[in-house]
Amino acid sequence: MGDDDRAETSSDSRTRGGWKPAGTSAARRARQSERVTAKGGRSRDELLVAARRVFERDGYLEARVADIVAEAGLAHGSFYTYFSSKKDVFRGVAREVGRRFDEAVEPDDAELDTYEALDRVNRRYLAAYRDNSAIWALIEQVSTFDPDIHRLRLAGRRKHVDRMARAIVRLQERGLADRDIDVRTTAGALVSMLSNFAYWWLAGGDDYEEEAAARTLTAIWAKAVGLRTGRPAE
Amino acid sequence: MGDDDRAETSSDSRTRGGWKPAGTSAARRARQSERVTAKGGRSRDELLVAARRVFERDGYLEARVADIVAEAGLAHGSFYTYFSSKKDVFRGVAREVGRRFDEAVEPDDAELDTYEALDRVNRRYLAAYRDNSAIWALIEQVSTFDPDIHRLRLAGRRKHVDRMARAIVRLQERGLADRDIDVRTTAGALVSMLSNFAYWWLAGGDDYEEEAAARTLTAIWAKAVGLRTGRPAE
Amino acid sequence: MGDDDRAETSSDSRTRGGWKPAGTSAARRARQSERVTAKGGRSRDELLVAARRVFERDGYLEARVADIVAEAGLAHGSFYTYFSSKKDVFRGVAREVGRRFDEAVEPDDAELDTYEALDRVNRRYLAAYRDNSAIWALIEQVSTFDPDIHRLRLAGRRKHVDRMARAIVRLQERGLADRDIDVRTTAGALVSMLSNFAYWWLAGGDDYEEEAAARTLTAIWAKAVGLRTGRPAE
Amino acid sequence: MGDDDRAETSSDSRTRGGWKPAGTSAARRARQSERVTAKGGRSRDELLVAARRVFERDGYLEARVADIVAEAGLAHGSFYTYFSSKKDVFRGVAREVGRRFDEAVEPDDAELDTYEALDRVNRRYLAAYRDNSAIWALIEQVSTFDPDIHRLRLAGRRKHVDRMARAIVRLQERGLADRDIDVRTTAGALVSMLSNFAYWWLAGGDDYEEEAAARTLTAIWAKAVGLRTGRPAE
DNA sequence: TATGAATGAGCTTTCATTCAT
DNA sequence: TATGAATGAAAGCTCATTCAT
Repeated sequence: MGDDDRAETSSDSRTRGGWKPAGTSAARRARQSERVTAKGGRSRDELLVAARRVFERDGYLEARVADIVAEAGLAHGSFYTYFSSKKDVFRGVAREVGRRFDEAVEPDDAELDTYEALDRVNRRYLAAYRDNSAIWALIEQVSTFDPDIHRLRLAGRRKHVDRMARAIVRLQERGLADRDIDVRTTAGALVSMLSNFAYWWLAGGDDYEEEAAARTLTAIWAKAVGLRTGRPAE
Repeated sequence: MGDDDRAETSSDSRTRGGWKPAGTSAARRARQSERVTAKGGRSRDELLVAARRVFERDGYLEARVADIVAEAGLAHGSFYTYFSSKKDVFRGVAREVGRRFDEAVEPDDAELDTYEALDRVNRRYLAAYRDNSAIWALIEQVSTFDPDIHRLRLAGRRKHVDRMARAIVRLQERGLADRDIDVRTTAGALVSMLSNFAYWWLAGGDDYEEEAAARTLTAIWAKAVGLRTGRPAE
Repeated sequence: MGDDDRAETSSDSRTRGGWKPAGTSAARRARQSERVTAKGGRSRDELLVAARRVFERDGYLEARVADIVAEAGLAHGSFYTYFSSKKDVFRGVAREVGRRFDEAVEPDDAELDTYEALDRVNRRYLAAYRDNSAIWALIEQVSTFDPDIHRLRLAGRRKHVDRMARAIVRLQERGLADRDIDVRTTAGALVSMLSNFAYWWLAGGDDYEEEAAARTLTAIWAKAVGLRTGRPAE
Repeated sequence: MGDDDRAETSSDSRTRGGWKPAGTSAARRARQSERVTAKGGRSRDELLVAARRVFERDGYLEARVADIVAEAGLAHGSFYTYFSSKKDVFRGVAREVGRRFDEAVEPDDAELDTYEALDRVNRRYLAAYRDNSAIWALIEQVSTFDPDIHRLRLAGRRKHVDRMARAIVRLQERGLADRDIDVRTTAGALVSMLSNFAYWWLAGGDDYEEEAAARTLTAIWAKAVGLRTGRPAE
């Protein structure tokens, strides 16, 4: 899915290297490397791990390909055997983090029908954010100036919003939530609340008490949709 | 008032443009002649306006000092008479935008005691965001990799959160809001919801219907704090 | 061995050429791959030779890195693969010149026990200065405003002075020189005489007759320490 | 004597200012200012004092015209009412220092006929150097890359050497010094010894004991010319 | 005379990317 | 595949000097 470099050349037309973009040599090799040998696979993984470490340590803009290969114990040139650019490797890291994030949060959307289930999902989201806060904040950063990552981020958000919206609709259908709310807008607002609160709390410098944070977010969520069941009698 | 660039210029001993630098010209200016003539003030303002235009057009990273001065119709060097760096002028722009934003939103916090007042403030926030969406999104971008702007942004958020928290407490004291909520956390969550929703809607690519957006945000706000007055009987 | 640029690069956070610097490439190279290939070594040498040529032609202040790489037939960026700055390459040149200079002068200090030996050493010093007068004068120049080169120069002088002092002590011990002179001060004064006379004569614009110069310097040297042996009966 | 800017344009043809060297406006004003008004004279003197202070503090290359005028409490532009360039003001400072130096050393060359007189002159030289060591070292620095100052410095040295040579000749004529020495070369060597020793001792980082320094220099001087009178019986 | 805003040429350095080995 | 030397475009910033007021 959009793994090629089209977007890259479109949004970054400055040439940095010493040679005219001599067409496709890197791309050719990248394609070639799709039949992954054992050794090659290992190097690729090592670069991915190293890249994540360097990105987390230095940020995307400050990260240097030179540092990534040093961290991976490879030669500078070898980087381009596996990735076509710094951005490409960042996409690789981001996709992997996104996948794990989804796995951690997604599982039981189906059971969003009780207050406890809702609370569980929210806490899982916060835990997953905390575990990846550095790289996650970075993805938000890069998405602000890199169209490709922005698309990735937007897709992630939409998936999240849609999931929420579907859950709300399901609750409505079963008479467990208000029928007069605008579902999509509400879902969007709540996802914004959750993700942005998580950012400020876990990466941005805000300080909240753990239990209060989770409880408050779930409470607002429940009130927002008028959740009528499984709510702890308070 | 923290307006200088000390951290930035502190111990740079490298050579630029053939001269050994001996502190920035802006710093020197700040140190010595504080008297600004009409002409100087005008040039500064022109640079500020030009900078904003260029930033909005090209983004922070792509913006070039050369473009800013060209836009302002000044010589390259003149830029450094008024600002010590691209970052410095961005701070200037950000501060001004922040000030106007505050003015647009702040006025009648006092009257946050009715649903209508709350709705009015929210709509004003959205309107102000829309009016400045480009530069505002940029501030969020730059705050992710520039500590200074991050501080500015964090301070802005804290002011906003505190204002919200105070409003909630006032409502609680008058028996118009739930007493069992965690005020600070709730305020933080609601500010996150509002600001991040605004970002995705007005700058990030999400699409919402204007009226539904405002109505939904206010509704969630009201439900979250358990607002008991002035609420339109639905 | 003090070969790095730590003081120079320590905390520079400014932007150059569109990138945020993250340490110098030379420093990075030093940090990671120490293995130098034949090709790399050759380029380094070529740069050193080119640098010397350009320095001699244009002087230190007027010399441009651009000219050095042009002279070496390399790309501008390649310079920074081997040297961290103009100053760094100058240090490289200076060290090499210093080494050759020492080699040319040093050999037979041991035999400073006859007038002829002394004369030979002095003449060798003058010859070595003449062979390197341009770069040597440059080293004296740069040492006046560059602390690093000053240290290098001071170390060179001290070595020279110490050698002279040891030679005088040896003569004293064998009863061939006055015992009532202040050895270190005398050595310092004589080294000053020799080096500064060489400078004015061979680089500074003074004009002396070759034979008279050497003879006079040796004569003063001998009289100053009260040399009592091997002296041609005059 | 060479007070114009010929040498300057010949040796530094790069244009730094914003306008093409529009000919002669500064020169015109400089000429005009030769009829010195009270106010003008004061400003000029203040600039001269300020310049010396700044040069001593920062060195010639690091000194900024901006700092000089700040130190003098004048506007940046006013500098060019009195001096045509940074170099020009340095020349002004150097000439003054040179004059005072000469005054301090010169007076009783005539009486160089006893060991004591010689010793007195040497000590006076060292004292004068010490009193002006910073600016004096600076003159030696600038003379290495500025032809004008180099000429000034060479002239000063020649004067000194000539004085010494004349003194030696006088001693020879009175039978008080060896007749078989090369007078000019000897004078040159001794002046080199004195000036360069003074530099290393008083400005270059060498460390000598005061009394030993003076005594040793005079002793070498006396031995070098074979001074036969007034010498303390040792 | 005094002022201080404006000028702009010019040099340094970075590092993503390529390619010869 | 692996290596690492080479590339070079690009942009930031300085400050001596000029001139309009």
